Amino acid sequence: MRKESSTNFENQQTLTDFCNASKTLQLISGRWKLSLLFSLLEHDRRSFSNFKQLLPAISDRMLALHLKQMTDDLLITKEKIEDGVFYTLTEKGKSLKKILSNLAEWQI
Amino acid sequence: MRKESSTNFENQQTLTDFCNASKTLQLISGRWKLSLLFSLLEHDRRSFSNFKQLLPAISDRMLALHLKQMTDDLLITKEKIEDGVFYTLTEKGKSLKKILSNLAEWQI
DNA sequence: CTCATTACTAACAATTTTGTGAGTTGCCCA
DNA sequence: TGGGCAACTCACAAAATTGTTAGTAATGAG
Repeated sequence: MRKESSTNFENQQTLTDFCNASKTLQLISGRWKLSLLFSLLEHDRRSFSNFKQLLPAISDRMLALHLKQMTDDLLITKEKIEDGVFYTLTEKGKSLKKILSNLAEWQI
Repeated sequence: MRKESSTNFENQQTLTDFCNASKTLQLISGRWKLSLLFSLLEHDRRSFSNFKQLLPAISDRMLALHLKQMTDDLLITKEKIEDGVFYTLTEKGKSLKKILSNLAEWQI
């Protein structure tokens, strides 16, 4: 999906190497990620279809993509339990809580 | 640049309306914005060429684009002073400081 | 006056992100 | 054993962001 030789890619690379904030920002950048994270902060455990109910406009593709990225980034884990597949925040994911609430509370 | 009728656009719209954090995130999303903001937090006043020195890899176009967006978003102001054009943080811009440091300090 | 520099803008191309529609696999229930 | 649902995946298309190259207007130095 990403081309590993392009000015675009290299610039992003350089920035995240140089600036920790950019690295952090990357983790939560993506159309639906904030909503997914907030929903997990509230509900602790969510299935694919739970998310779809919460965000009727999201496509299966985007949902799966974001979940995969966040899993790869170790923000969430996927577990198969007797009654289905569930996503949960990892400790790393939970530690974003402060940032997320700051974003939510910020005004003017 | 943005098409005002597309699922893509509408989804973004809905999310920022629904979720304040998304609105906030929008303000700081953009390849070089964090670096520009951090630089203004440190130096208070910067010119176009100051930014270019700081970020040799940025193109004139992207620099101008980000500066314009941040100006439109009222995060910065542009002032023509005797020795050139300078950009400064507004109060609104400064109030992002906490969020920015949280992003920068976040680890693991 | 001429040249260089600063602060841009415009046209266009490349890259990346997001969305669509149609499958696929595994499982449960009747 | 056939249908339905959950949780995906795939190929492709649309849209958005980012980068490249070549300008332009205003200012100041020589």
